[in-house]
Amino acid sequence: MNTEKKRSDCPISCSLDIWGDKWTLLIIRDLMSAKASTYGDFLKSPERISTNILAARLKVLEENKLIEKLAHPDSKAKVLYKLTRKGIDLLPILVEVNLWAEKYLSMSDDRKAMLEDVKKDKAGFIKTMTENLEEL
Amino acid sequence: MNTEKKRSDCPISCSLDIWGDKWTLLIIRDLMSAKASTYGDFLKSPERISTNILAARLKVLEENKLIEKLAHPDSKAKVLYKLTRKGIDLLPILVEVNLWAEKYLSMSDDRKAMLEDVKKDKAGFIKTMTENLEEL
DNA sequence: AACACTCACTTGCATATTGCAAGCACTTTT
DNA sequence: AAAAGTGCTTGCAATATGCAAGTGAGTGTT
Repeated sequence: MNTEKKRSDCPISCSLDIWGDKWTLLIIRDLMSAKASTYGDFLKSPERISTNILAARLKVLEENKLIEKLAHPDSKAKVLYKLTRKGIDLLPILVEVNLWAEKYLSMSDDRKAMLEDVKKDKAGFIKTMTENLEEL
Repeated sequence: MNTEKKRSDCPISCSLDIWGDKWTLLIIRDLMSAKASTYGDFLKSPERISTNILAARLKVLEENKLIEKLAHPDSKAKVLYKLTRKGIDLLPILVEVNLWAEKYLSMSDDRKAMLEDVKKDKAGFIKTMTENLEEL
């Protein structure tokens, strides 16, 4: 994806220039459910991103400061990727995507049940989840 | 974009399989601000989508019932594209994208001012706008 | 210290998608 | 009847993607 030149001044367009491809939001999703992931963790996701694409997307995400690299506590060979606040703040978007999908796409019952809880207090869910993701 | 096979059962992934490319949400955006557009209207947007991509995206959007074609009242040569309820319901996502962009990307002051109003009553804005888009 | 093994990438290459320009059928205007 | 507008389609070059294999640093085992 070309993230160098922006296509217009529209906020939607500029946002899509950063994370508007088939893969990036899935990486963000993984980081939101895992809090922090290694390169290998991303590769385990069911969508099977390929290694070169993953490396390219992580680079763009880091350049745009949506994620940051951390030293892994267990090993110098491993790298931990973590969302910055800027990345965490994509959560409201992902929540709305889930709610749209719940309304129009098929979804497992347990996933639906989880979303029912989210809907009861959307703002509260986002706040709690954000705080949880922000602590190191 | 390949919309035939879905990559996983994840709601995010399935949603992205439909509208998760660089162009589709811009088409949706145009339809939200214009209520209905012709093929030529889309081409006038500042991002300069090319004609073959536009035709391909409109086809996928129609196949997935996010938009519908209507006869133009003025001319048989023209076609009117309009959002279905399924397409209109992407509005909460676009609102959140705008709010994220407001927080992290540069934006004109008048656009910011408009978003301040949206933030004061997000649910109300979405409801009003949805009703407005739904009437023929 | 040598060995295999893990981990995070990078590289090469075939295939798929995009983007530009031109073309085309149909309708409307002059 | 000719010219222009409208909604596409087609051809082709440039770019991006996806797969497999490779690399090089770090780790754990002997």
